[in-house]
Amino acid sequence: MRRLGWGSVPRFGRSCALWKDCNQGMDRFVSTFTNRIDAKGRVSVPAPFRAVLERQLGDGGAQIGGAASIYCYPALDAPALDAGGERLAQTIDGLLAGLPDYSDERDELSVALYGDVQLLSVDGDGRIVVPEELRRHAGLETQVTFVGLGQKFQIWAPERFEERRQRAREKVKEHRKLFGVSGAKGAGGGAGGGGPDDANSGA
Amino acid sequence: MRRLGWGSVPRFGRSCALWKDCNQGMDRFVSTFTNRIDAKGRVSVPAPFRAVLERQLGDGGAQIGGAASIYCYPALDAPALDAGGERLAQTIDGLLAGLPDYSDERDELSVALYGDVQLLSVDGDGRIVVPEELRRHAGLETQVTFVGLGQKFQIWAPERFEERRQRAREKVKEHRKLFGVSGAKGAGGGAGGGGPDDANSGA
DNA sequence: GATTTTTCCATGTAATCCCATGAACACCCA
DNA sequence: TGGGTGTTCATGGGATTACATGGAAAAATC
Repeated sequence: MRRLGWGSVPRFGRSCALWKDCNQGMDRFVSTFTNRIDAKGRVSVPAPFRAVLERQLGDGGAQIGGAASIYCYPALDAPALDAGGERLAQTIDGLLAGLPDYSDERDELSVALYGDVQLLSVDGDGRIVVPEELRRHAGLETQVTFVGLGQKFQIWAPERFEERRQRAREKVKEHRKLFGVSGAKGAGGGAGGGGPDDANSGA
Repeated sequence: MRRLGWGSVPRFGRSCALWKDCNQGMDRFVSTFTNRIDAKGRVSVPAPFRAVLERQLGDGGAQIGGAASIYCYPALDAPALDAGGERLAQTIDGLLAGLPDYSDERDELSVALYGDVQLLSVDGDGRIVVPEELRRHAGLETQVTFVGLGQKFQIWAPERFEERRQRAREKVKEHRKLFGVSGAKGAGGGAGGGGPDDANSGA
């Protein structure tokens, strides 16, 4: 098997006795990281994200020989990129599977769902190269912000993300008033889920 | 076995013992590439697509002696070509298999589905030659765009594809509302489930 | 024998690998 | 508690390879 970065899941200590348990919890993209984009267009994928990607490869049952890749495409309604691992791709498969083979409709959706997707391979040092077209869509220059959203994550230009984050926070406040603090909707609530919400979903 | 391009599946490593399993995950045509068509009518098939094609050869169980070939036929409702590997052929077989042998319906459908199919062989450098008739149907001149659609891919004249892409994106936006945040469709995704866009859906 | 088709070789650019560096952090032991 | 000591990991740069593309040699077709 090819190494991805510096070995698997280094940071969260395999020393953890309850690995199996926490493992499950960590199978999502969480928190935000900002990294530099170098002259060649390379960016380090945050180590925790890489860990999740690796895990996804494994969890179909088979850990594969290939390196992890990232499925990445322009977000439909934001100057950002959506990205994820095998899981995300399988989700797309799932959406299309609902439509009959050879239907016109399916072809059309496929174009947008698969045609816009780029498969970015993560190199031995844990970096990807964001292609020009995607970079333009998100307005990426010298820095990029990785935003964990659970099943997937987004890639933003830091400034734009900051803006967005502000707006989102306000939205959340409004909603609080409407829903009341109980916020029954927020199933994920407590431990794991919380974070990402304030950043985006509210919008 | 004949080489296809620069050695077989170099990048995704075939060393994997559990090849069959992981195979499933990465076995899709994804993203779009535009290549030049030269004076003799040759075009390079994008390397990632070639990798998928090769993989398909292996996974029917029967590894064929020959090089990878591409099944290619005019798209029914667009100025483009549909193309794919073994998998695509099997899918067509599957459709026909639903109909009783020797039925008129089956004969007719066979003609419609197989009649216009051309088997394009990929040369040692990873190129194909698109026959005149197909080139005309798609209006191919000096450049061609390969569009991954998961199971198969399409070949377009770049300008025409750009149009289609716009349309497709809008379609997706509409549909997204249908797929909804619930993403109940039960796609691959476990826990969080959500469609590709659950997170920023509101935006 | 002439024209078309296929194989082989050559090339430049862009992507990928590999190694080095240095900062931040966790751990150990006094 | 505080100063080593070892890791983790983001980042930079040079060397190598992958790969699209153009053209010539070799087959094949007529």
